[in-house]
Amino acid sequence: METKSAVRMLAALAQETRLAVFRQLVEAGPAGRAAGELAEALGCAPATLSFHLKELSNAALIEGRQDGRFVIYAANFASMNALLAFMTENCCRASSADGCGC
Amino acid sequence: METKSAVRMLAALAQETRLAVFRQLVEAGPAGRAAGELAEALGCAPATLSFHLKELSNAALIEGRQDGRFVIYAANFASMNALLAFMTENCCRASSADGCGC
DNA sequence: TCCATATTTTTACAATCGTTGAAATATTGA
DNA sequence: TCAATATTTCAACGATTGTAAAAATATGGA
Repeated sequence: METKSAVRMLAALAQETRLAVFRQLVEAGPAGRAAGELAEALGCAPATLSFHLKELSNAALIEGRQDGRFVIYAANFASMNALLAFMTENCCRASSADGCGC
Repeated sequence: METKSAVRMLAALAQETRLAVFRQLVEAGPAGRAAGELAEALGCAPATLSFHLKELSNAALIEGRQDGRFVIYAANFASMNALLAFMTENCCRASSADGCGC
């Protein structure tokens, strides 16, 4: 993974509301959840949530699909795994030599 | 780890210069590197680097120690591991059931 | 002590971010 | 087609961020 992608993903997750959204979607699994449901669960205005969903989408951390008049969002587990791999690889390299548990 | 700590750490790493600093420090291992050395390596003004080092320090991702007239910074591997654990735990929970590789 | 070196703090400013009301767009059912 | 529902886009705003020059602080050596 490129550094730019990693920064974009980290920035997307580095915000309380968005991290909460992402966790909801992880919990929901591949079935995902509707935008409105998420807005209500998190107690924020639809426009606010839409903004954050777009941020997460741009970072490729989630994906939305239209389902009738709802838009269902689901976590992109492959992307999240790539990010974790990047962080383990690039931010923990000294580990084996120095007792880091990665 | 609390959500707030995780957000603070993610925000600290979600910036190109700071991610580069952290990677340098991971590479340097526990021996660390002097602030000035890092500034030169990354090509940014000392004041700018100091600002970013403080951000990383506040997030507990790095630690500085005075060594003569230098300040040596080193990565805090325990914190990084805690962050990785948090992300695996909270952002990949659906994994086992759904084929995520964590 | 005085000077040179290393780093941080202060200050200022442009750029980006997070939020939300209002308007626009899309979809379904009558 | 029209009304109702779901979501996004637009517009505006205050708040935060990233940057770096200038000043302040800290350390070691002459």
